[in-house]
Amino acid sequence: MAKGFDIHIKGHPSEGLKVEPLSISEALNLLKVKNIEGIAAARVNGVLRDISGTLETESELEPVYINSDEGLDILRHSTSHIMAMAAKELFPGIRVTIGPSIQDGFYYDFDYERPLREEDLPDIEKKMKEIIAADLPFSRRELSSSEAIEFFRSEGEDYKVELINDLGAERVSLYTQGTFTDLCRGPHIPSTKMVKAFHLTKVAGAYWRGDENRAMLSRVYGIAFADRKSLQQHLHRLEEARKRNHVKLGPQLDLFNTYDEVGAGMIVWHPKGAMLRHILEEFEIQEHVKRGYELVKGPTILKTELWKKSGHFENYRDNMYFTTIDDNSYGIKPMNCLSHMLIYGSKIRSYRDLPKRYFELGTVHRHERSGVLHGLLRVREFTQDDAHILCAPDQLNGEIKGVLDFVKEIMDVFNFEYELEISTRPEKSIGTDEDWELGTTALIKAMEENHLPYEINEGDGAFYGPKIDVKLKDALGRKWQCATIQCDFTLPERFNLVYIDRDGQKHRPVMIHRVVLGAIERFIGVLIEHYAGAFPAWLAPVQVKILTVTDRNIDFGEKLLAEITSMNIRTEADFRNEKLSLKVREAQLEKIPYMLIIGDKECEEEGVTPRQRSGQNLPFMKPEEFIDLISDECKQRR
RNA sequence: GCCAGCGUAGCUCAGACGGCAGAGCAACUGAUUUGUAAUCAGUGGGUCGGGGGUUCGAUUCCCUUCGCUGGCUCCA
Repeated sequence: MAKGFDIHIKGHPSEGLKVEPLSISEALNLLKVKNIEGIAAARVNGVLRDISGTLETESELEPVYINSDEGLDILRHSTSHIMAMAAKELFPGIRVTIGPSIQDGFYYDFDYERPLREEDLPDIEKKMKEIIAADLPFSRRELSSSEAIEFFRSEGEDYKVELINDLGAERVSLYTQGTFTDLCRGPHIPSTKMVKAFHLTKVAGAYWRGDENRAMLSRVYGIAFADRKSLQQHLHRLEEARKRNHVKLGPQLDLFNTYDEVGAGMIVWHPKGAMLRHILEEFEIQEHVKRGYELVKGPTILKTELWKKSGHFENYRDNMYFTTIDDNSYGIKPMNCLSHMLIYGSKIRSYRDLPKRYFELGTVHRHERSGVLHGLLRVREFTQDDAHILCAPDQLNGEIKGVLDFVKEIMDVFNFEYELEISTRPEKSIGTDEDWELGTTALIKAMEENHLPYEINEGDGAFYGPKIDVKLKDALGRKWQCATIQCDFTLPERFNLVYIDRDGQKHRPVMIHRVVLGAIERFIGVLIEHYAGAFPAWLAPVQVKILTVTDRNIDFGEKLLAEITSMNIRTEADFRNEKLSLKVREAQLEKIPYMLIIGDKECEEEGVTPRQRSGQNLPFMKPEEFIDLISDECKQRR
């Protein structure tokens, strides 16, 4: 019969035991693992397994505690199974599809005769609590795919049948707790009772397998944590993130607004927001000129014929707006490249001229589907800090690396952390396979040479070429593409762009499309959340506010205002006959970096006592000293 | 575009069986001359997002449309 074999806890081989076949939980017990009730699953010889599983050979065990990343993942996944069971008990005829764990929680997609609503959530939660209290074990069994298909078909669970068919595996595993059985790889927590803290957060529609031509399912989202305290902390973090929300902060700080009567996805910039944009744009122009870019500017609408030539009409028409002028069809630009192509082609170019780097703060319009619009982060009109680099093929690598450095330098100014992704050829695209291969390799090579970590996003490239995307996170941790570097071999060809090389022959330049901030709108959206609206002095639309204590101080206040303003420091005055505490409060709510409070003392001694946004006062100083101080701060972009 | 939720004064929000629409802050007027996060008093302010329907009567019920939010899909 079964012979004895060795088991031990990872890292403690000397404390191992010789045993006969036994369950993992028994093994953990025998090996005197602490806090057994906090173990969600176990790693056995490197493989995650249920602790109800059996050990039959020599094993190295590693407990996975519920509050570890892996443990939470398992907990969340199990909670989704509990939710599916609750839904099946509450809504007869409901069909289950998939229910994975995600960041902080889980979801499950259901198909029901009507969409699930938010008001259904409390009922589902209540039922889930009953299931949890019933302390139902999760049990695993394996069977052949055909048996599993038969089982799910008898249950009316067609989606599961489809999943098993697509898996194409010989055998599959099923997990059962109470009345509910699901197709699942596992592992799961030992019992429903292990779920101590969860909350259903929202419902949303989701297409079956993400395909908009297939059924619209009801997705229920929930969050789950190892204990109530962690759940509360998470809810608190969400609350804090909401306070940074640029959709609220923007209008509150009077930066911008949207107006129903203007239309969806259109931003109206108020004076302070327009100033912020201007500061960023000036900064951008300087940084580009410094790096050998030339400023150009093209029109907003160009003939449709030209969009046909470029391939946009063929590939991007659905996102474009068209209009007619004197019987000619025109397209409103969704990208800035066309004029740049014409500029390059306007004369004979020598290899000595390359690379050409054309930079434009170009305002584009794109028809985004109404459901995707979101604050400043997804709009229909936006301005890109766009450039097109035309270079010889052997310059491509250097140019890409140059842009990667550029992006890093700019992101560092704002202390942004970012993630990089390389996107490869999508289904709807133009150009030869060789060119796509060449471009993709060039991007990867540049990334590796710059020692940058990246992920690959298959099939997510632009229609004209592969790209590197730089993603920033908003307050809620959602990722948004900002900078992007895209290779393009097609456009130079379509516009027949050439340069004369050393050999006296015409050669085709390659092109890089790239943005650094991306869209000014989106960047400002992320920026507001990054700083919670409290911009560093160099960015703040209003840098200084002068507050008088009484009317006696107005004369000196006016003098000071003129002096500071004349030094190009953006200054406002509050000379109202109000209590100082009120004026301080209001300036504080406006998140202005410096207040200068002017009372009798300052008037007599002709100086200022700056109050920083932090609430701290700087020592009394002369106006010139203050001007130096803030100018210096701006120069360093602190 | 699809699914769900939402839309009441400049802002934050109450409210109603279908029967004259409410508060705080802000605004305006006056008093107050004030030293680091809200001085006091008075006044004005609303097609209850738009259109249509049901009804004696709709902000409330129904339909439709616009806009916003969260997802799906799509992208800077």
